[in-house]
Amino acid sequence: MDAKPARPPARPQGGRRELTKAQNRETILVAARQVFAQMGFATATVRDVIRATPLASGTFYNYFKSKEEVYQALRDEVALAVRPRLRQARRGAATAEEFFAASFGAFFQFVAENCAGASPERFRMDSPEVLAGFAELQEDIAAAMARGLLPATDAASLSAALAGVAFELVERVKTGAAVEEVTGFATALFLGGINALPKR
Amino acid sequence: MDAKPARPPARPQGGRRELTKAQNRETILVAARQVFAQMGFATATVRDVIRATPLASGTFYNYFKSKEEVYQALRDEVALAVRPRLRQARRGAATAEEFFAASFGAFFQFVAENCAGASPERFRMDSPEVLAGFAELQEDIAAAMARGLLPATDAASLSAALAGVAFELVERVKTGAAVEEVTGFATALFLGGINALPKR
Amino acid sequence: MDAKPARPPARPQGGRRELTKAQNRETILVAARQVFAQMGFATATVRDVIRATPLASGTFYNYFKSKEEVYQALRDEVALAVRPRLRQARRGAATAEEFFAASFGAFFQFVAENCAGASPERFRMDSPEVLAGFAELQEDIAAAMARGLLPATDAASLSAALAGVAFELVERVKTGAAVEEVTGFATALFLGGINALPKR
Amino acid sequence: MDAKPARPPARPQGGRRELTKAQNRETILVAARQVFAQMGFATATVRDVIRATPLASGTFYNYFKSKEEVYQALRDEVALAVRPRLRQARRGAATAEEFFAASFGAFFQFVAENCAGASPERFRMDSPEVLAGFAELQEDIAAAMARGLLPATDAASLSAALAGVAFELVERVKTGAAVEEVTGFATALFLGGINALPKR
DNA sequence: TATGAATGAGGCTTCATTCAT
DNA sequence: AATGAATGAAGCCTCATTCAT
Repeated sequence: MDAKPARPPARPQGGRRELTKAQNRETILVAARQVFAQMGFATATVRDVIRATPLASGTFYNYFKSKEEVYQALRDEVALAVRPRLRQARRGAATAEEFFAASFGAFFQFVAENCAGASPERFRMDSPEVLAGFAELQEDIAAAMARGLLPATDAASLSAALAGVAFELVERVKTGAAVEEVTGFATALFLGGINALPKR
Repeated sequence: MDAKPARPPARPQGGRRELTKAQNRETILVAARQVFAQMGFATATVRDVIRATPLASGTFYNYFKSKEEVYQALRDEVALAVRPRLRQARRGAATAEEFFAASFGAFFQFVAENCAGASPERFRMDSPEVLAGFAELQEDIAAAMARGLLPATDAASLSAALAGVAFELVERVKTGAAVEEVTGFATALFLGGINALPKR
Repeated sequence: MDAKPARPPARPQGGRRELTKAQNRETILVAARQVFAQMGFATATVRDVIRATPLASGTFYNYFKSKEEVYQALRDEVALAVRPRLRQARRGAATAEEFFAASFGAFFQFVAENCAGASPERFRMDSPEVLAGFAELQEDIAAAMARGLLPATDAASLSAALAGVAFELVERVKTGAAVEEVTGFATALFLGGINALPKR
Repeated sequence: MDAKPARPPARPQGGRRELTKAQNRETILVAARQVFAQMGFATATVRDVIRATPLASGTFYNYFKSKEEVYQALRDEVALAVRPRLRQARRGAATAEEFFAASFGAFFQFVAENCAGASPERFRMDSPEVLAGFAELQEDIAAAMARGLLPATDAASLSAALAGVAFELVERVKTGAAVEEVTGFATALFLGGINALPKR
């Protein structure tokens, strides 16, 4: 049905770098990010990951308990990297427009930089870090409402809507759409919509 | 008793014949729908599907040649169930408000009826019905723009945004929120937002 | 504990690591030879082979890609063992009598040494070594005819007849008949018969 | 490796003949003979056999307990059919030549008529009927020696040699060699060889 | 630690055989 | 009897994971 991405070519090559523990972990994470992005998590095998590495298969398990765990670590790493950016962007916003533009812009920018070309397999939303990010969004929205930046409505629904739009549109970014354009679209949508929402 | 090289005959166990022929196909489809929705199509295995069934593994292959084929059948089935409702709702819309209200309303209604107390796990986005519905949504939006019902913007982005909002808010419906309320929220958001979007 | 959709991790059992890498290939080959000889190549399964081994099923595939491949390896191995002996015996023959005596003698000797108390089941004729040996026999007979050692007749039929006699009489060897006696019988038969055959 | 014979085309066609029990058994045997001959016993499936029949799969088991059983029945049927012919031919022989010619001729003729084009998969020699045939051959040879038709040698070895040659040369008949020619070859071989054998 | 061969659960699928009709 | 859908053991193979070195 879909032309599944071919498995990566054997071992990249290379003079078995002598890496410190910390470096090996990072090496694996980098390889895993690439491989999962290219083949999708379900399709990619641990062997695919280590083949993209100068390491041996057993070594993988010195750093991660399972394939599932790298995946989680990857997500956490991402969440850890984006979330502070997003919070800052939102907290520094002086207008509603800035609020939305900053939110979407930072998120799309990050994905564009890190996940370009990744498989369209969607994130699963149940990682603790992702969930925490959700909670933060809702807090920030509530705070923005309190500040008068946003009209008072159902913060939970609004944050859900925001997240939903972000998660769907990010696919367009992954497949090459310009960050500014997609950000502009999402921002306009919410900017226009926010005043039409039922007041609380 | 004698060391004959032939392999022993099979078949020790007891039977389980309970469902009629016609029912079995449906049984498998129902199970497949559930399993794919929960684990995602890529992750789910044929085994997972039959395990969610009172049937034997071989029986699966009396009805479907492969996982791919159930998937297709599912698309076909769903197409016959929800999607026509959604399409009609959207196509019958005379105003933008009707368009959004119909879209969200029909979707939330369907989920409320069918997925009542379903697991809080979000849909995996690669489920067949979801994907198929996506395509149609985009078509209908494009048609609505052509009809002048909606202002001309990027139909793909708008449908993605619509879907994203629907998928996030549907969680609220699953956990008991009133369909009308959630529909109202989403409708208002898009109704307000649509005119603010960059023109095409 | 929690109904996570991911499939449970594998691996409950205890280990069995006993043989060194180099030995395992040989272990599998030995088992395969036995199994193919007893059940025939078509009937035997990879499972049958590994069951005749202390190894795990996956290990088979560390050494051979498929049943076909062991078969080939077997041919190669046997080629390195018996068949050269047979070929040399036949090629070194200076008279027709030597030719037959060498052929039968080497074969019966080999069986006596290797298949001593083996099961009374006849060889299945599709075993790799048998088939490979067949081809060589025919070549050597043709060569012997060319050398004038044997009168010119149908080499294919003669080699078939030779093989047939060898295969039936070898049973007598297996059950304890003296190699010399059986060899003498077969040699005499062909020595006497060869000149009566229709000329080519 | 080898171009395996394709499975037979579905149901031949036809207006579900109303057959008597005896006829059905024969129908299955005929189909089985064809299918096994074409695909080999190991490769052929019961479904292949019934597909070559107007019957349903369950019906197969009204007549045979297993796939193995049809196979045996087939062999028995063959043995039952050939053996009397062979005995008569041998017993009516007035000279050694007639003895051998009759033996080989009757056997090759039968195979040519019944198994032409069959897969080169060899018979397994352990069916009771086949074994019984062996015993008869040995008896007849002993009798012929007693009658002075054949010189006195080891009857067991001679009958084994005869059988071996017959079984190997029959392959040539199966692949189209002329019965007379092959018979002539085998007869000449034994006629010439018999006098060279060690006396008993 | 790092290595990589060994392991076996489990994926997909076929097919001999049973059994409700 | 005859039918043919249902059954599940077993075939082939992959791959996450362990473990001796």
